[in-house]
Amino acid sequence: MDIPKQYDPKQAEQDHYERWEKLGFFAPEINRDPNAPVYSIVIPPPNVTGSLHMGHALQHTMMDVLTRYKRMSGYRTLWLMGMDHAGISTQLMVTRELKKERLTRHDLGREAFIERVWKWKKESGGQITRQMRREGASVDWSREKFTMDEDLSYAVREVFVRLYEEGMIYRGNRIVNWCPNDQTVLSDLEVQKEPQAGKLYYLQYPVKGSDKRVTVATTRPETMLGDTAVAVNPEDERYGDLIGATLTLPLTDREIPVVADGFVDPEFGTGAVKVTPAHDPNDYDMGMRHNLAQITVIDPQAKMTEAAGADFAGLDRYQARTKVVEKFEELGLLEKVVDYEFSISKCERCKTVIEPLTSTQWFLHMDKLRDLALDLMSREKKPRFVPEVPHEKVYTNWLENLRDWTISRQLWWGHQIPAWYTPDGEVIVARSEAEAREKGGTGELTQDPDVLDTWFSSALWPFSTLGWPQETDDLKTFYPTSVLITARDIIFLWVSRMVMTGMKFIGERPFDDVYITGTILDPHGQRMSKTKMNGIDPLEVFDRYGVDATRLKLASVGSTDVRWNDKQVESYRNFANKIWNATRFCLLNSEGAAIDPGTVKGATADLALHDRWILSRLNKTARDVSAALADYEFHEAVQTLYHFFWDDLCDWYIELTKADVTNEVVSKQRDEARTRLISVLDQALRLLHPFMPYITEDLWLRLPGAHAELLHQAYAGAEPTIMLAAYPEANADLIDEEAEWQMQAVIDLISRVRNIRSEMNIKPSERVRVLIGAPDGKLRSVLTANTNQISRIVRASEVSIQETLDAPRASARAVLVGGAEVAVPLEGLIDFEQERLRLSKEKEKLKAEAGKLEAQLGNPQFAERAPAEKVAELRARISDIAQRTTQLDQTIANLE
RNA sequence: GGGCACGUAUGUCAAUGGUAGACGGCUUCCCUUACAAGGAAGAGGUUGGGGGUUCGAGUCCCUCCGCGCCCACCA
Repeated sequence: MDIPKQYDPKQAEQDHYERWEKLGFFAPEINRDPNAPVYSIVIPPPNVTGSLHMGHALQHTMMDVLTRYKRMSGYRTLWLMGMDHAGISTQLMVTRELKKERLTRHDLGREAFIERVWKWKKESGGQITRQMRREGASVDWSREKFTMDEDLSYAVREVFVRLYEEGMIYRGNRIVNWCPNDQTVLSDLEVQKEPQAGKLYYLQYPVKGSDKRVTVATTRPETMLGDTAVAVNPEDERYGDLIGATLTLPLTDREIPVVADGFVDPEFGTGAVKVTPAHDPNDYDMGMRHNLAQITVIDPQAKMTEAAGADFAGLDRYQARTKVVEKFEELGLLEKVVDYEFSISKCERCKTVIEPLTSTQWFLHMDKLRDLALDLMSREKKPRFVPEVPHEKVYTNWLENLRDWTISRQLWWGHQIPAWYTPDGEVIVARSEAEAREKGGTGELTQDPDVLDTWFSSALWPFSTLGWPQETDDLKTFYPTSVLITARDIIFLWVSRMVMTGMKFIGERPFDDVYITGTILDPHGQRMSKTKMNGIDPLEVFDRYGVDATRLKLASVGSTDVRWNDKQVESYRNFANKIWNATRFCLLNSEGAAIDPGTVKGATADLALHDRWILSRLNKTARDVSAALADYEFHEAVQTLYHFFWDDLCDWYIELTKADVTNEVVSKQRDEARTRLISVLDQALRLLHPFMPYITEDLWLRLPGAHAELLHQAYAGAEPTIMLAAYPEANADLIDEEAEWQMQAVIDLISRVRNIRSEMNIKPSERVRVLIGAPDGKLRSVLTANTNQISRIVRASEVSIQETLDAPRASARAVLVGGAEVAVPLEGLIDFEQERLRLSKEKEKLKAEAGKLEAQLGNPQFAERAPAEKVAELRARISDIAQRTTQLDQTIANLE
C-alpha cells in the first residue's frame, strides 16, 4: 500500500463532490424511511451577482454541519439552495456592461433590457453555485430556486393581490427616500446614516409689516426656496407674539406663516425652524398638521425645478446651495455660518446622498403583520434566537416601532407590480393581465411600470421555494424549517419579514430557531469590505489550507466577532494531516481486519484497559458533540472532536494498541486489535464528517470493510459513502468512569517518568529502570496489568511494581496518585542538589494549592452553605494533596 | 440622543456562580519504523480599574476607562 505522508486536500476535494451530487445524496429522497424525522434549512439566498465571501463561507459551513449531522442521524434532510434576483445590483451590473457598448437601458427598451439581464444571468450569474460546490455544501441542487422563477413570481403576485384586497397594500403620494443616482425610491432600511462634517447656516426671514426678522438655522439652505412656513415651539416665549405672523420669504415672491408646533426644540439653533414639506420628512409631517402647501423645488435628478425660481431652475442642489447663501449674504440676511456635524442619509448601495421627495409609490401597512410576529414571540417565544441576547430584544423593539414599507422601486429588473390602470385611471390589482382584463372589463390596460423591492420576494422565501400557494408535498413536509442561519445585518430586512409573511400566509412560523453568526473581521479588527479591499477570499484560503481545515476554523467562529488569522486555519490543516497519518498507520496495519461497528457497540469483559477506555472516550465524545450541536455550540463541538482525535486516539490509544497491531506474527489477537482500531477510527471519521466532509470520505472509503453495510438503515441500498453512514450515538453503558480513572493513573505515571527523563536530560535512546511503590492494591494491579505498555512508551529496561518503594538513593523520584511513588535510578547521573530543588519546587506548588483550598474549607460558612457535594469534593482534593505532600517530604528526606 | 455587546496568557479565542483552558507563538530535547504539518517536557494569568452581592465572582450588580455594533425625525 502506497500512501503519501502528507495529506493533499485538493485531491480529495476533486474526487468526491461530483459523485455525491450525481448519486443524489443531497436530496431528501435518498432517505427511504417513511417515518424519518424531518430537518430542513433554507439558505439565505445569495445575490445572483454575488461571489463567495467569508460571511457566506461561515454560514454555509454551519448549515452544512447541521445538515450533514442530521442526515447521518437518519433525518429526512433538505438544505434548500436558491438565489436572489437582487434588483438594483443586477440591474446596475448589466447597465455597466451596456455602458461599455455605449448603450443605456433606455436605448434597449424595457423588454430587451430584461432579456439582456436573463442572458447575463445565464452566462455569468450564479458564480457562487460553483463555489459552493467547492465548499462541500450538501445543498439539494435538484430543488434550486431563483426568486424570479415563474412559480416564485406567481407566489409574489398572489401575496400582493391578497394584501391589496385586504387593504394592507396601498398606493399613495408621500415623502420617500429617493436616490438621484439609481433613480428609484428606497425603503428606510436601504438608507444608511453617516456622520458628515458640514455647516449650519443661519438665515434671516423678514417679518411682514415690521423691520423685525426671524432667524432660522439650516444645513440645507437650498431647500428654503420650497419653504411654506416657519415653525416655533408654542411654549417658546421668545416667539409667542410671532405665531400667526407672516414672513416674506427671501429670493421668492412668496409669503409664509409662522406656525406653532410641539416638534420644534427651542434649545436647538434659534428655536425657529424653516418648514419645507416637500423635501424633509419632519417638515412633511408638520406640513400635514398645519395644512401647508408642498412646493417641490428639487427634481428626481437632484436639480432645482422651475418652482425654485428662474435664478435657480436647472441648478444642481449643491450649486443652488452656494447660490442661495451668496444671495442671502448680498441681501444682508445671512446671520452666520458655523461648523456643524450632522448625519446624512446615503443610498446603501451607491452612497449617493438621498433626496427626500414626495412621490407616488406603493406601500405596505405593517401594523397587522407586525402584530402577528409580536404575538408569536410573546406566545411561543418563536423564533428562538441564538444567542437570545441581544437579538430577541432588538428584533422585538424594531417590530414595535415599525413604519409602513415602501415596496415599489423604479427599476426594470424585478417583479413588476401586478397593478393595471384603465384609461380612466382606475387601478386593478390582479394575478395576471388576463385576470385584470376580466376584472376591469376592458382590454386597454397599462401595467404599473414599477417593480417590487427585492426583499418583498425574499420575505416569502421559506414557503415560496416549497411551492406555495400550491399545497405541495414539500410545503407540507419541510415547512416550518428547522433553523435559519444568517448574519446580524438582515434581521430586520429579512428575518422579521419572513416571520410576518409566514404567519400571515401559512399561519405558522417559518423556522424554529434563528442562529445569528458573528462577523469575521480582518486581522486588524476592521470589517471586511470591497471598498477597503481588505476582504479575505475564502477560495484562496481553500487553496492554501484545504476546504476541510477552513471549515473547521469557520465552524469554531460561533456568534461573536473574530479577527481572521491564517494561523488558526494552519493548525486545522495540521489536524487534517494528523487524521491522514493516523489512518495511514491503520491502513498499513490493516491486513486481517475490517470495520466492524459491533466491536465498538458492546464492551466485552476481557477487553484491555485501553480498549475500554477508548470506547468510553468515544461515547463521551459522541454525547458531547451532539449536545453541543443541539445548542449550536459549534466551537465546543470542534474542540471536543479535535481533542478526542488527537489526544485520546492518536497520542494514547494508537500508542497503547501499537504493540498488538504491529505484531509481525499473525494471530487472532492481532486481527482483533486491528479490527478494534479500525472500527474506532471509523467512528471517529463519522463524527468528524459533518465538519470535514472531504478527508473523512476519502479515508473512510479506503478503510477495509463492507461499506455498503455500514450505512444508516434509512439509506440501505445506497452507494457507499460516509455521508450516509450512521452518526455515532452515545451509549451510556460504554461510558466507563472506572476505565477512565485507571487510564488516568497510567497516563499520570507515564507523564511523570517522561518528565524525569526530560528534566534529567536522559537521552531518548537510553533505557531506564522504573521502580514503583504503590501501597494501594488496586492501583498496583492496574499498573501491573499495563506494565508492557508503560515499559514500551517510557522506554524502560524494567518496570517493577511493589507495595513499598525500594530504590537506590541515587534516583529521581515523583509522587503519583494515591500515595504511590515512582523512582528512576540514575547512578552517577543525578545531581542531588538539583533533584532536591526540583522536588521542593513541586512541593511548593502543592502547598500553595493546599493553602487556598484549606482557607476555603476553613471558612465555617462554606461547610454550612455550600452543597455537601462540593464540600466533599474539596475534602477529597485536600486529602490527595496532603498525601502527595507527605510522600514528597519523605522522598526529599531520603535524599539527605 | 437612546439601546446592546465586548475587554481573559505575547496573539486569536474558550470557560451552566465551584481547581481559569485550547490553539498559535516562545524555551529545551528528539528526524523514535503513522505523522517534523510530528513527538516529549516546560515557561507564561491579581481575567481593563475600583466598589458591591455571595460560603465562593472571569461569570451577577454598580461605577469608571477603553474598543465596537445597532437604532433614532433636533432643523
